[in-house]
Amino acid sequence: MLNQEDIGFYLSVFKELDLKDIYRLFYLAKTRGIAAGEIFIDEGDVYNKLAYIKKGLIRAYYLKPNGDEMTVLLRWENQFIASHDKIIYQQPSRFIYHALEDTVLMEIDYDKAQPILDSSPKLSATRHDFLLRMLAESMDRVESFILLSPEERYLQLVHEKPDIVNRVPNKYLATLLGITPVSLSRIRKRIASPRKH
Amino acid sequence: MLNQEDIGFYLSVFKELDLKDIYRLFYLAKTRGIAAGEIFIDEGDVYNKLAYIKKGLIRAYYLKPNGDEMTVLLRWENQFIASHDKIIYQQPSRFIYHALEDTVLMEIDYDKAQPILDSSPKLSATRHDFLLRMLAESMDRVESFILLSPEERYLQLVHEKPDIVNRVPNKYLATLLGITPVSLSRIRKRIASPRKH
DNA sequence: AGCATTAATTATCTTTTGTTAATTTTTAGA
DNA sequence: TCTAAAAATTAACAAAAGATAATTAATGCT
Repeated sequence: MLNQEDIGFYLSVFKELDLKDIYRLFYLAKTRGIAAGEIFIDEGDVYNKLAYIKKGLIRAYYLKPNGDEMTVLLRWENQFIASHDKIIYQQPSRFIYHALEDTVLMEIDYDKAQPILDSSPKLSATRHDFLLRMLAESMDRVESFILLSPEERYLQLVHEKPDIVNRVPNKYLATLLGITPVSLSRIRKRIASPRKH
Repeated sequence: MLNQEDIGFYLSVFKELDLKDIYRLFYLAKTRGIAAGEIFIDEGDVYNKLAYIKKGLIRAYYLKPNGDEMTVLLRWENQFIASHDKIIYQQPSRFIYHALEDTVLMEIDYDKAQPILDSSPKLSATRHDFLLRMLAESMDRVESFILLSPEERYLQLVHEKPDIVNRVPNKYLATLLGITPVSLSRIRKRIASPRKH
């Protein structure tokens, strides 16, 4: 279930945790590969797992009745991912999660992870930290919508996650920023142009 | 510190908790009144408390260099409030929190609440639930910026929180929705008009 | 490497929003 | 209740964004 290489890997990522705790948590985890373009969680799925992305990139999007896709979030290596609707509302997913690149993740049943997380103060604290980090990320995003213009939001994304900007097609980034691909293209032109801003 | 009335009140709000736990948590709490218009947390403050709003309404806003105020969040009775920058980033507040109505809150030092929250599984679980709820709220808001137009965002707010819409001046609601007061006024007119769609 | 597909950009036009300022309405205090 | 101050609305114009379609560029596959 868990080999030498994996253990070393998790130790490096979760520095503050005991080997024992890591082992207990990842013992039940299973590795799963998803080819670029394939679906990880489909609309309507009740995905009851917690996944850790070892490699690759996942995009969640909402499919509007008219066929338009609105990117809701992106996750990549060294991040956890789960069905938001399941974790937060105990509901089937309204979103489709698919791999934008060949992706490898470790999956653990949430029902199995829960008691383990509860049993160790360190793991509980880590879970708490993760929740806080997710909250921080989400609130930062709310702030960016309130305080920044679409152009400033794009510049912020380029500044903070240049790697992601390169790996994700602009049409997906656009809806993530709350604008259309056409508008993003104009913003990019505006920025690139040496003229007045 | 804690009278009969208070105990009954907390029991009614935190139904799932033991009286013992409630008592331990609120024993150190102090009641504080804030008159309408007064500041609760000022920019730069390192507010190290957790407050429970018994009555009233608090607005947090960012003061732009040019003097513009951008509403970041609203909190009202039966909700917890704290300095987001402190809780999440251990930093002084970038925002100003002030009372829009005469407000009464119970404050507890975060340093004192922390060990109490850690000591009881039920309280820890409750804290976890609160964090989850905050996360849900924040992510819903992100979604609303991505999936909805300003007009739809306003309609959603009216639908989900008609009470709050009535209690908060439109100029504050506007920036909360990521638009200007003038634009909100036009949206309201559009909605009110008996014309097309 | 060539070709079919998809993404990105550009163009055109419409709608919406931002900005500033004037005007009307509402609110709150004396 | 009256009045000064604040909020909301309206107006006028500029800037930006949405929608649709055409064109160009990039990509992916055999």
